[in-house]
Amino acid sequence: MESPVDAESGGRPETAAVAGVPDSVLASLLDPVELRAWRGFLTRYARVSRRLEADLIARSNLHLAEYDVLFQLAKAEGQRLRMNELADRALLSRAGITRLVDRLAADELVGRVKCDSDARGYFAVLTAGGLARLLDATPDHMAAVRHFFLESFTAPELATVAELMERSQPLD
Amino acid sequence: MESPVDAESGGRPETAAVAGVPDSVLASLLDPVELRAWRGFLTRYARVSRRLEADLIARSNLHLAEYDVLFQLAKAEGQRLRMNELADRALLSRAGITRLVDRLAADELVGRVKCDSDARGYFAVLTAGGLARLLDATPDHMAAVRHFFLESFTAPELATVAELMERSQPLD
DNA sequence: GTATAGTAGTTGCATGAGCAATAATCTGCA
DNA sequence: TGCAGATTATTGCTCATGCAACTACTATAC
Repeated sequence: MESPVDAESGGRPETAAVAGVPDSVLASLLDPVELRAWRGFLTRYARVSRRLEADLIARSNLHLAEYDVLFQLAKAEGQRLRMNELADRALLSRAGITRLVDRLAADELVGRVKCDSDARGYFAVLTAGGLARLLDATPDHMAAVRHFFLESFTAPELATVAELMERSQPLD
Repeated sequence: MESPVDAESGGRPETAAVAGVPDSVLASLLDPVELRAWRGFLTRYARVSRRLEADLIARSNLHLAEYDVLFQLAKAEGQRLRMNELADRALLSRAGITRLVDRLAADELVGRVKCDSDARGYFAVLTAGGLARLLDATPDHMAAVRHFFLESFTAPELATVAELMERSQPLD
């Protein structure tokens, strides 16, 4: 028996390891580099987001999404944004942003202001307390972002990450 | 007035836009490239994960995390893994994996088998039905991963993404 | 050999978030 | 002008998931 592998599978060694798996499925599988890129991406997100969230809650009693909303409002013209726009920028659904703003409003970190030009609309507005809370949380949180994410990369690599991650992706 | 910017703020133009923000906070802020890398990463994850999850549920009635568990089990020796190990590979907490395996077991996609060498331990084991479900879901899901993530990159870029994402990150 | 520390897995509890349905309003076209 | 269809934001519902507490068991040290 010159080649044990071939001997049992008639010259198609791959078959042995994946008996019973249809070719159509095999053909769809990711190649090693694709798999590493995809799982690396998922793994890194899972680890960094859990860690940053835990730290942010422990230090500032704020979820990542809440920090993000306060940050987006602080950057915006007049420290206010329509609910819809805020949902987009904070990467949440509309229902999600409604509830999140509910919570922040209960703590008086944001207010709700009716929109003059559209009676359906509301602005979420950053309050002084909200800004103070954001500023208080920021140095530690930025340090954590650097430590657990950005510092994995050199300066030129960081530019590469920015460019690659910002690539537009298909809508459908 | 030679320089309108300097004219109003006495030579420190940055100050005008960020009145009242302490220097310690300003100094902690991410520079533009850092911000683009970090937010690009978060944005891409949010978009791709929501889209893939929606598609996977619509087509195969499986959450991303459930697909991942089935996939990890399929790859593993004997199609079985200790709960702890499975939690790590599927990027879930221990409580999370217990509940997720509960659900998969209720659908008979996995089974639970006591561990001989450690009476505290259990294996989650892929069933024939679980494998069938995984194989059924795989071609469409892999196509979606390619379409909404991998195809944003050229082959060399993909290798870069893999390398950068797999970089180890500090534990604390 | 017994006690003490550590580990595996499960459960109670709380909660953040999405989808689908709803109400109010706006827009555009007949 | 008025009605049909889109859009804004909210709510009901459901559910996946993490933390902390707990049980059962193992390993280590004396």
